[in-house]
Amino acid sequence: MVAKPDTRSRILDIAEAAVLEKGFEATSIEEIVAGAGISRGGFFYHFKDKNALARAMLERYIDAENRLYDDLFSRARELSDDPLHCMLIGLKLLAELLEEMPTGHPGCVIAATAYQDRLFDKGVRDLNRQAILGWRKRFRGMFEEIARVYEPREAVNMDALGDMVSGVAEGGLVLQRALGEHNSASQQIMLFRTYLKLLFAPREA
Amino acid sequence: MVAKPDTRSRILDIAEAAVLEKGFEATSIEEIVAGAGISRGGFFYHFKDKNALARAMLERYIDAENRLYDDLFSRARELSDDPLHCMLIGLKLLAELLEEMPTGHPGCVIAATAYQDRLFDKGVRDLNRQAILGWRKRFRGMFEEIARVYEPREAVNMDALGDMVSGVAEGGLVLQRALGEHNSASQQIMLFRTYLKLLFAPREA
DNA sequence: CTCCCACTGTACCGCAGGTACAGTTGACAT
DNA sequence: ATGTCAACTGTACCTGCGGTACAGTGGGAG
Repeated sequence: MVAKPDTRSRILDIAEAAVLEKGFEATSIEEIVAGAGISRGGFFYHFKDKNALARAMLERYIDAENRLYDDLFSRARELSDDPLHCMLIGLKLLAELLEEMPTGHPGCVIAATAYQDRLFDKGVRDLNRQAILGWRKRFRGMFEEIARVYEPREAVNMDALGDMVSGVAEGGLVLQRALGEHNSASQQIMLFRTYLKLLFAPREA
Repeated sequence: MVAKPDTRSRILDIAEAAVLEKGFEATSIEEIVAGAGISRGGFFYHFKDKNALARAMLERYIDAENRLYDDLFSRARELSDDPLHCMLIGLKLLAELLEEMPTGHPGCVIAATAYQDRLFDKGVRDLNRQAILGWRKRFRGMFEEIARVYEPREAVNMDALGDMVSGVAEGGLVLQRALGEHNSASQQIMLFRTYLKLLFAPREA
């Protein structure tokens, strides 16, 4: 109330917190406008409908996630020049980050929207798709770099391996949410990390 | 219409198909009763509210999934006595099964409900939790049996490894749904399979 | 013949999303 | 000082959905 940043992002803040806590449909426009201290008319001035809100939320979320990965792996790069070690450090940092969050990670918006996708329009679904394809490309690139130094012990599809980072994280968050535990996602990431250690282990020790 | 089985399970059939296609909230009672050829009153005669429907659907789904695992791994047992090979065969069968489905696997109800859980009552959430804990126990048992024969190359938390089967499957289904691809889940299962091969590989070849 | 299960049908309520639009307020430009 | 525009407020209204309440009905089992 004191320092009010522009209303649009205030709406997005409130909406994101509510949606991650209880789902998109369970979050009413009424409570968003109450939280943001505006009128219903004000909400529809910024977003023509709930779909537009979803799209804006997804965009913001994906940007934040991409910045997070950029930050994580650039910090890892500073600690090691070896692409495998860099990956292993980055995943460790990611796991720690997931565990540090006291209430657990809020859960990935991607999965939340994927399972309600008929509710959303094509724009929202495309955003979702592009985000996952972006992460595939990012991680596939890193794995290919690793594979040039350490020949993989088993043949793997690099696209699928790239997807596995997102997949394991998403799956871990589903477990975490359903079980009510706080560290499932970080544990799953750490298991994936041992997978990579085994997959790219040097032939002769 | 011709041969009408008992109405209750007909409602569940229609509801399950609709929910997996577009999500729980997007599925109206109206369309369920239209599909089942009954009146709204008839629906509420069988289920006091949508939560009761969700609970019944989850129970049915979890039972079916458990029977599927029982079947898959008992077939695998017939093909090999070795616990590791048995697991690898079972996962292969699972991956094939996921891929065979022409429209792709409908997606797991667990994830769908996990991300809308504020919508559901404690009974539904507990069912969800118990199902995942059941799978954890099942697979942890199998992995412990494997570990007694093949010492794991890296120390792993057996509970987390048990969870990873569910987690990789759930994550794969999220990817599949979001990407609109039909084989992401089976690919992820196959990658997990190579993980197990590497993790439990004999020390000296 | 009766009783009850499995419904049908109707009427009704509250809430949420969404539309429409008229009016207000403050900042900034001329 | 005046006009203009963006960013709202407020009200009224419509639709569809979940849910309640309950009166009535048709058919099979006893």
